Amino acid sequence: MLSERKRTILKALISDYIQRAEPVGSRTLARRYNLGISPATIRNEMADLDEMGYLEQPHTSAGRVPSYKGYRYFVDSLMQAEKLTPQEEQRLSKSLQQRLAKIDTVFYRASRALSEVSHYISLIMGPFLGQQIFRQLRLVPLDSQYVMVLLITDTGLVQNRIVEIPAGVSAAELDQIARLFTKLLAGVPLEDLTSSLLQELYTMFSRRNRFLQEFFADLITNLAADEGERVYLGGTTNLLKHPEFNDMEKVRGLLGLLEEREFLCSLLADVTSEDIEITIGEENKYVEMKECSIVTASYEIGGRKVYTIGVLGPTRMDYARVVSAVDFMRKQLSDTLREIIR
Amino acid sequence: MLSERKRTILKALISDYIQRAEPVGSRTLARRYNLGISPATIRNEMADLDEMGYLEQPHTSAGRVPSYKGYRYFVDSLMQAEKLTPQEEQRLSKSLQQRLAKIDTVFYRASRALSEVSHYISLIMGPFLGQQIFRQLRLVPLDSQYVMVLLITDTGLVQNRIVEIPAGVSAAELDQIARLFTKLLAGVPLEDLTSSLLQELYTMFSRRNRFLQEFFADLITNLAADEGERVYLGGTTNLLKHPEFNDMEKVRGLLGLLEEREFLCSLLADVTSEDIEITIGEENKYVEMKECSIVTASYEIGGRKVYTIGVLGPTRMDYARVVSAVDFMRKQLSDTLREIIR
DNA sequence: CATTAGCACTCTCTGGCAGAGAGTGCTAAC
DNA sequence: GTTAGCACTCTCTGCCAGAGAGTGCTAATG
Repeated sequence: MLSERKRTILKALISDYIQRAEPVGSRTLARRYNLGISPATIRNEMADLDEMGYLEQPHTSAGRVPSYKGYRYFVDSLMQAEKLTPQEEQRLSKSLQQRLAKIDTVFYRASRALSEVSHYISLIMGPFLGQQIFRQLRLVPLDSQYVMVLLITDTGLVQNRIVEIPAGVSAAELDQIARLFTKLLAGVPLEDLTSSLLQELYTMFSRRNRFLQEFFADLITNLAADEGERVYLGGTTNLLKHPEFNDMEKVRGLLGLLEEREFLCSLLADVTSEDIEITIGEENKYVEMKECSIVTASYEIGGRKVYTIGVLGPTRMDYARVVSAVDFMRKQLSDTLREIIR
Repeated sequence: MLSERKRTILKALISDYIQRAEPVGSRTLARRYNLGISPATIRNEMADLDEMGYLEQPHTSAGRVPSYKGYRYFVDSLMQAEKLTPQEEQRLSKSLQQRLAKIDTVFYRASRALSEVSHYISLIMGPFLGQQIFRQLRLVPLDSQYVMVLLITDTGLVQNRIVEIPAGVSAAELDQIARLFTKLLAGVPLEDLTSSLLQELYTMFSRRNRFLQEFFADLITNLAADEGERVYLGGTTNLLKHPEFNDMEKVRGLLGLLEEREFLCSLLADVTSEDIEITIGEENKYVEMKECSIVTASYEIGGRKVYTIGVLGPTRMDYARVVSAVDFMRKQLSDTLREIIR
């Protein structure tokens, strides 16, 4: 419902502001972009856009700055994604190329690369331990005294721990115990392994075979703790590059939040769409994020969220580039993880 | 060789500066501490200390500020460690209490707690993968297609990976291969697993049994990468609380460095003493750290460094408290890890 | 002879003020 | 409908004066 001319002006203004971080005036706009109309005309249009809520004035005699509504409109119907350069794409895919055992490492590198390419802060949330599905329990004797307990899930993830073998338990018995657990628990999501369920299981064993109790107790603690331990963060210092964060107070507030893993989780937890979602300024749940935007996408296999990635920056973020980066990374990660997770 | 009075003045001045972060004048010193002498006398003494290099003047008519030499003297022979409160000690030990499977988690929590208690930045470097000693290789078949490769070291650490079983290799054969590897490599530190050594081993196998090649190649890559992946960092935002870091440029420089894992490693790599070491300002290798100090301690078992912990803050750091915190944490961590690592 | 009071001097910091610069809204002309 | 012109507003910068804090030096003191 905006006239074509208003759209052109709005687009030019926002692009300019994203680039230079300074309020844009009518004169500047006329000079820098070949709009074919005079500053005075632009002024009139800008006054309209201001009244409609797309633009704001920091003070009476400054240029205009996009409002939240302005950004929203820009993102939804003005902007077109800006392709990454081949070098940038390479930087992103290269970060995933090393096939490493630890999935942690994959995410860590990915997040680093994403922050470097986007020039903002990157967030990656890996799969939640509790959503993994129990597949096998293995007891691998190390020597006569100790046995290694292995818990293998559908994604190949292993929970391992060395445990003392109770006196008089033979290798055959260990094997039997492992088989029993495997049989009983196969297919159960780890988050369903409550202590009451385990208690039931234990009643099936003779007293001396309860040495796994501690292992499972730990596992449950792990599950509870895990919620906060699977977020990878990269490029925090990128925040400091932008003039809107020249204020120490703001920086401290935001960086402080970013140290809280629970906060990071809650930022990404809601994202479920595989499409790219953009949350701008006021749309955020947190006051401290009022001047930030976040671009996210997530990925699921069989109803279980495998990962969510996001890029966080000031509202004055280069959405066109960031969207491309997130999109590219999303695809790359999916391909990589499809191989690692079976 | 400093007179008792000079020592008293120096101590009072540095303590005051550490607390308030502002140049201390003779009047202030006389007023705040009951030294029993007049400002004029203090002025004379301060002039001496200035000339001797223990104090500095930001400008002609400001109070004095400790120089690097002043801090050094303070730390070595004036300061006495300030006991932590029971609450603080509890906070530290509690962070280690949860016996969790992943050693990662232990370090992560420890570093968080240490930064909270110290109010500065904490660094913890965990054990280096390459120093672990090969103990066993295990091949645990998951189903007819895949086998889980387990590498167990002396500290119980496991490198695991799911690998496809080459067609026609029986379970018995897998077992045989695992035994052979175990026999040949037992006792070898992982860092000695070079590709040439492995090449030699491979020649002993028939062609179809080389499916472990990829696993070891990954392991070697991991080893190389690991150097940088075992540093845990906590409390970065604490940096921003201190007035010496009101300058954005400084903050960006330092936070940028702290994002580089190689940098963090190099900070801690040299520390070998189990005693507490204090590195002050200029003593640091890095220019960016000229205004920072770091308090470190490390811990070894059988000649292998198990961990190094450190607290990093401005030169105007509350050394008395930090030393206590590092000392306490060092002991706690040793106790905890002695249990986990066998 | 060490200590101290007094004093002139130095340097920073703060607030007020003027002028430059950038941008606006309004009006009148095209 | 578009544009040129103009008065007006607001910020930013640099400058200056006065306050405040601290120093070094000198001379008096116990």
